Amino acid sequence: MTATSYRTTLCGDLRPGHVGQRVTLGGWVHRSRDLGGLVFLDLRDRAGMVQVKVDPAVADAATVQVAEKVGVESVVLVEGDVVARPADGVNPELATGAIEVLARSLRVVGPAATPVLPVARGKGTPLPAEELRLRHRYLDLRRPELQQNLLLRHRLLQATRRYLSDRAFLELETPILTKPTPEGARDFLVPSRVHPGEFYALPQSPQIYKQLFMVCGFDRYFQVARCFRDEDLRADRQPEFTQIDIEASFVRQDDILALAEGLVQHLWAEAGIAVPTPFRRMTYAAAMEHYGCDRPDLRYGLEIADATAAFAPLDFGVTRAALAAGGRVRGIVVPGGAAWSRKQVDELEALAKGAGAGGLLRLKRVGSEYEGPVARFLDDAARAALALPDGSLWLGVAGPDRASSPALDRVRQECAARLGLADPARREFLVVVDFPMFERDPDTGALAAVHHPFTSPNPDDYAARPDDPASWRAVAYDVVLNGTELGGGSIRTSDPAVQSRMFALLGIGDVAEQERRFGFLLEGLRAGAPPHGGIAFGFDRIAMLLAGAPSLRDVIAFPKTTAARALFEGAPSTVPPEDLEALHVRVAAEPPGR
RNA sequence: GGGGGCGUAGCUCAGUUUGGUUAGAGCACUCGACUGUCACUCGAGAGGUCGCGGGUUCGAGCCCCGUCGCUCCCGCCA
Repeated sequence: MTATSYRTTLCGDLRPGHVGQRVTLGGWVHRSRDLGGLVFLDLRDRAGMVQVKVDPAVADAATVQVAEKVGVESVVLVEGDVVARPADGVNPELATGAIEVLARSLRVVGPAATPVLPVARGKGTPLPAEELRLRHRYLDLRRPELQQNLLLRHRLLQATRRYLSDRAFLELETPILTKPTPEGARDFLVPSRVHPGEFYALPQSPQIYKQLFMVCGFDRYFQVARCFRDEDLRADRQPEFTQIDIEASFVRQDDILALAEGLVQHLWAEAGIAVPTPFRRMTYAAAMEHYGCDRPDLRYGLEIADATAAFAPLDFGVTRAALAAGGRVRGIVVPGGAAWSRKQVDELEALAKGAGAGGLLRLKRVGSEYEGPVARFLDDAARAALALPDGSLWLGVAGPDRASSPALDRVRQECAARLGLADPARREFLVVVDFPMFERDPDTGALAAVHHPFTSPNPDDYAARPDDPASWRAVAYDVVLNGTELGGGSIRTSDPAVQSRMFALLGIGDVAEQERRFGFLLEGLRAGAPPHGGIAFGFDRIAMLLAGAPSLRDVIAFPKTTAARALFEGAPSTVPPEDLEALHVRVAAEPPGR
């Protein structure tokens, strides 16, 4: 299937079964070993590598001369015979290691300049600096590791399409040039030439379009959607990224979650990993209570427990003040933590403070002794209530949950890292449900959507407490693996009146303003909308996890740096003044001279 | 926007602590030798804007100030 008029076989596909065949190969010279008569070339293509042997007894003089001179990374065509290697010449590290190709002729069709980065690296040799790898991406992507990553990415994409298409989902496309959205991340803007002063935005997600597909009656939609957000980058965040975007009609939460679990199972299976379903479910409230975050890593315990009852009666200023202010005392028990030094625990306190806690309460139990600043305040009842095992360390935060949860989350994660509790081979999938509908801006008190403005509030909450939106749960859910969010979604508001109220709660009370910004959605909902909902998965992140790659950049062919530059192509770049003029754009700040 | 780390040969790094002769090593590269290597081996050679700019000093890879790039993190990312 990969045979062409140039070649018969891929290098990496050759096996002992090919012995005796005359083959023609095309590939890149990975390495060469000139023994001064015999020349060995490792020839590489996307399937792998095979050893080519050039023997003056078989090949003509010209071929021998070419073999001696050809530089690494040059593209050559080899015609020769597949032969078994001598018993003591087998290379067990190579899939093709039992055979080699005895060359009859060798031709360089794409001579390579000396590569500025090595493609063939010795074992244990460090990678070149990432800046150079990105600048010379055409070389870096020749590395078998990155080729494997992108090959896996391809397979995951195909598996996604197969899975969803088999379940009657239609792959429908949505515009890349679209309308700026007022909420969420910063938009990438594209000036309009035809309409002076007006701009398109690149989509942060195809959210409204996919809901309109439901309004149209397409019933089940998916897309491998490119999304764009103009925010600062991280190792696991690129300005342009790929989502598996899904929406379906006449569904409830459980319909979407069952589909999502099946898709995850299917994708992990494509990577050779069996994943049992359904996934564990946990409410947002329970996740925050026991783990302090909405995407807990369940590979280890160290669960947060309420210790308010133990501290309430004590004459201890720190906890007394916190409780009087309506807060609680919560903490985790770290087995073996009593052995940690003052400095080690101080480092944990710094993390807790960084996450918003006033401080970190600490209590060690060694034998029957209790140590630490808290110890002398404890009475027998408090000791009994804490039930601290011998040799362990209790770390607590007194205060409101909004401070203690993130602080204990941070401390819990650091303790787990120190103790090596997170088994990298384990996979703890989790579905978090019942997210709050809104969160308050701590400064302004304004409501903001936790998921997005199109999410349906929990119907019971909406009916029971119509005037207390801050207490509403949303019909929104996340899929989490080992503390990483894989995807999230919600059931949407399909009632235009409810949607309009949501906008009002989010500060867009003016009906005309609503129509201007979201008219195309509201009109659609008024035209007869089925109940609908969906989910979106971060595809790059999934590919990264399944490839075992440390960075998103290792599963994206041409990624951006953390400064949002494309080093290979050289984007972004300045443009000629006449181009700007045509777009009716004037640049206020000239870029630094380069 | 803020903080940490890094920047010396094509690549990976040492040298910076304590400023002082001609800035080193491995790999890659060039030339030569070698018929079973597979990170071949051996010999010889070439290769430097010490990121960039300024300052201190008799003298700066090394000290100071600024700046650029990469990276990790905080803010940000509905």
